[in-house]
Amino acid sequence: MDTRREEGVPMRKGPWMAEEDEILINYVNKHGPRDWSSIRAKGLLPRTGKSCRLRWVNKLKPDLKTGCKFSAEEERIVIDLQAQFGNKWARIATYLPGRTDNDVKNFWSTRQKRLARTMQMPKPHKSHEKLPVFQEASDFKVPRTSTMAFSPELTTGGESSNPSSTHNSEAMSMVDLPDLISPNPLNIGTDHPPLEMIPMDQNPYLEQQPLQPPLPQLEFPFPQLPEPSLGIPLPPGGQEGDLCQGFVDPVFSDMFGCCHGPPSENDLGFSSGFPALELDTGQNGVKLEAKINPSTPESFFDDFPTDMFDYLESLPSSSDW
DNA sequence: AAGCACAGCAACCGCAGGATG
DNA sequence: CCATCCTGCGGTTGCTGTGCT
Repeated sequence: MDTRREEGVPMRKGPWMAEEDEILINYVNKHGPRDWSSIRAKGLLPRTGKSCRLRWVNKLKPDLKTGCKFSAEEERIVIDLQAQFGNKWARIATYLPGRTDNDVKNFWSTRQKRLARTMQMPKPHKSHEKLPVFQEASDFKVPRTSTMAFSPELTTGGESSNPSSTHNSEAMSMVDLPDLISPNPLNIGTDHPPLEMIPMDQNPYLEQQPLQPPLPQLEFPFPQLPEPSLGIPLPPGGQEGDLCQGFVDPVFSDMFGCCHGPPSENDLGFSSGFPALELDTGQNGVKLEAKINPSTPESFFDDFPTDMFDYLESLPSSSDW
C-alpha cells in the first residue's frame, strides 16, 4: 500500500508537531480534505497520506469538540446507537456533532473496561484490598433515559425514582442513589435477576427520544469566522460562538447548552447557555463558585472528587472476615 | 519523592471497498 | 477483467498524565 511508494523516504511517525499541523491545515485550506498522498508526494510532509488524513479527521478538523468529555446525552446516544448498529463507530459518530469515530471508539472501549471492572468486582474482599471505586457517577446512577432498564422489582418497591426520596435534589432525573448503593450495585451474583439490556424500542421504562438524523458534513471550503473568534468555522447555519448550532436535539441543548473550546468572554456568563452549572464569578471573574442546578445531568458529577461518594462503599471492618 | 497502576487518548496497522487506468 | 491506488473503517498499541501507595 503506502509503504511501497514510500521506499527510501524516511516516513515520520508518532506525535505530530505544531509545524506539521500548520502545514497540513494550510494544505487542506488550499486543496480541501482530499488527495492526502500528494502531501507527501509534493514533499510537504514526511507523513503517509493515511497519517495526514487521520490527523485532520481526528484533531484538526474545525468542528471538533476536542478536550471535551462526553456529556450524559452523548453517552446515551452512543449506548443506544451501539446497541442498534454495533461497532460502527464512524456511523455512530455522524450522530454526534464534533465527535470522531476515534472518539467514540475510545469512549466505548474505556466504558467497556470500566464495566468489566465493575462486573469482576469481588464480593468478599480482604480488608487491605481497596474496593474498586466508582469513579463516575454514571456507574451507579441510572438515568431514566438509559437503555439499561430495571425491572421495577429490582429497586426497593419500585419507589426509587420518587423525587421525594432523593437527597434534596428535587428534580434529579435518576434512580435514587441509596437503592443502588451497595458493594454490588448491579446485584450481580445475588438472587436478583440480572439487569437486562433492552433495545431502545422495546424498553417500556424509557422515555423515547427519537434520534436526530446525522448532521450534514462540513463542506470545503470551510466558512470563515470574523475576528475575534476561536478560528473555528461554524457548521452550516450556525452562529458565531455556538459550535452546537445545528445539533437539534432539544434535550441536549436544554441540558448542556453548548460545549466550548477555550473560554471566551461569554463563557463566564455560563448561566444562560449552560444551565447545568451556574458559576458565580467574583471580582474580575477570578473566583468561581459552582452551584448545582436541580436539573443537573448525572455526568456532571463526574467532575466531583471521587471521595465525595466514599460513603457508598461502606467498607466492612476487618473483623468481619 | 519515587515507584506503580490505571485511564484516557493519539496514532498506527491491517483490511475492505470504490475509483481509475 | 485485472491491477493499482486511494480512502475509510475498526482494532490495537503505546504514550502520557494522574492518582495512589
